[in-house]
Amino acid sequence: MSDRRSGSLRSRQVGRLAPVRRTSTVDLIADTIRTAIVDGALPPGAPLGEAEIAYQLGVSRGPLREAMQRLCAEGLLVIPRRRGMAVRTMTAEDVHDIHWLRARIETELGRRFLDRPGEERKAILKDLSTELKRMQKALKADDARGLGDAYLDFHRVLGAAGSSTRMERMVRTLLIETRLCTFSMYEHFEIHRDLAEEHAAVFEALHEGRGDRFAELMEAHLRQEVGRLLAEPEAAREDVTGRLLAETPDEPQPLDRLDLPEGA
Amino acid sequence: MSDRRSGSLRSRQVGRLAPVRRTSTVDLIADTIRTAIVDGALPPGAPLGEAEIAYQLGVSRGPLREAMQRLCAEGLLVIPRRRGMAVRTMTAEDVHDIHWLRARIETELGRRFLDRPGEERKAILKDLSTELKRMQKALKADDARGLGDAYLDFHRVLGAAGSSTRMERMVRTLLIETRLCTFSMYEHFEIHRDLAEEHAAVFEALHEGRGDRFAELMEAHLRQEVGRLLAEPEAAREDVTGRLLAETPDEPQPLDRLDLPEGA
DNA sequence: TGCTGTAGGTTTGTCGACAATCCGATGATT
DNA sequence: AATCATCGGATTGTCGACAAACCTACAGCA
Repeated sequence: MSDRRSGSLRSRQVGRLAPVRRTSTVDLIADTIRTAIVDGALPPGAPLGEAEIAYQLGVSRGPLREAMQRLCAEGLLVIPRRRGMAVRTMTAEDVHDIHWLRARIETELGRRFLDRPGEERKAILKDLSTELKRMQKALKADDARGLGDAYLDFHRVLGAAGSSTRMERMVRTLLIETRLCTFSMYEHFEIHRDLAEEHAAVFEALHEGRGDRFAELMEAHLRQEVGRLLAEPEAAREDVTGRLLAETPDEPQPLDRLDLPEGA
Repeated sequence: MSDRRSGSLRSRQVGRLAPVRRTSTVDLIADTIRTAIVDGALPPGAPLGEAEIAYQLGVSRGPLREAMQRLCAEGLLVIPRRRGMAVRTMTAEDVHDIHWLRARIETELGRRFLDRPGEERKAILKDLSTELKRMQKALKADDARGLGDAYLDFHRVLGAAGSSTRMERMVRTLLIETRLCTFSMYEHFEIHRDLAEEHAAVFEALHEGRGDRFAELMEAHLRQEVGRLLAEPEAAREDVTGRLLAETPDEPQPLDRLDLPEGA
């Protein structure tokens, strides 16, 4: 009915080819900015002049603005009217909200993970243990950045383990927001030695197939995380976002201003 | 430190005024399209010519495209490269995913609701009962549309009851996606007489403060919902989205090039 | 001294136009 | 008869430009 491929064409199909992956400019820009945020190249509150960024990325303002709208919908940017865009600055309240939500979601992911066939579980466990090793290695090397990145990837793998498109999307976004929390609260990366142990325990629970224990540990881990984030006296950094958003009281819109990414 | 408002100015501040809420054009457009989707004016698969829509809304293509990117990030639109935009068509898989996710989230909302002070609970219960009455009224009048709208609003109120910004946003988006499921599966609205009873029961559980019973009933309700949506033989409607996405053979990679980027 | 009003410079929001690409159909070829 | 090639129409992606709005600073006035 709505299948355009003629029968003869399909019958000749021999091997299965993956479609060519062409990505739109908007996608490219959004990915670049997203990466820059995760890397800390665009810290929270950084003002983002459109002209400047567009020039650096080698695109015009049109596609750039489109990409920004997408990041705004993801909650990573704030865009007050006629006041420029900025990377969102997370508040203590955001830290609580994000981690509470992550707890709800990630414990559920564990349950879903355990419902999957053994074959798949095995592959996922392998990926998780890879990240775990990265964490431990980074810890030994006092590599705060590497530790943080492995942390993100560990949870990202977990996010994919639930085999729910939407949930994975959510987890990915929440993780970037988590990183923004770190940047918003600390001036620099910090090493937390407990991190690796907590994840090792979580991993172990999954490995043993103990769903409730996993949920418990994950919940505890995220609670710890909140404590670590908020323990530090709030960084005395210029909170541009706060000023920009003064216009919208409680629950504003995303979008705002970034600073310098790398050239095209 | 970073407060621009001078001390004297603040000291004179008497009453706290809510900031004027001016909304940007992009917001306006996005809201309009979102509403049109909920109302069924833009059914799933409907091709959205930029020029046409921009003309109808009285704006140029620039702001329109920006708004579309935001809706795309919310998962309501599909934007394949150079092939036009279209309202997303939900599949049976989506129905399962959405409702499973809703179950996880909304049962949690019940728990959060019960943790709130009695005063607030009361106000929320009142709002819920209002929607409940709307449902019953619509049912008696055989008003399928009214029934569906009250349904959405009931759950929307619930979404706000968890006092979590992010969760509320998620619920709102998931509800629109739910509506898209209805439109994708049925040709028209259908009346489901059980709906009011199920919600009455859910409401009652909340009213009595029985969190676990609420969770049970909500879970059951959403399961029923899936059954109702998938019971109907899939509507033989022109699936434009499918055609647009034909570029990706059968099931190569999980929606990537069609940009269902992460978000909300 | 402190607040109000005006001017300048800069950035955003919006629009119109151009070129590249894609869809569909028609006609050529084996 | 089926496949390939070409063409025309239509639409998208991108860009540059203009006007309005905003921020900063400075001067005027109680």
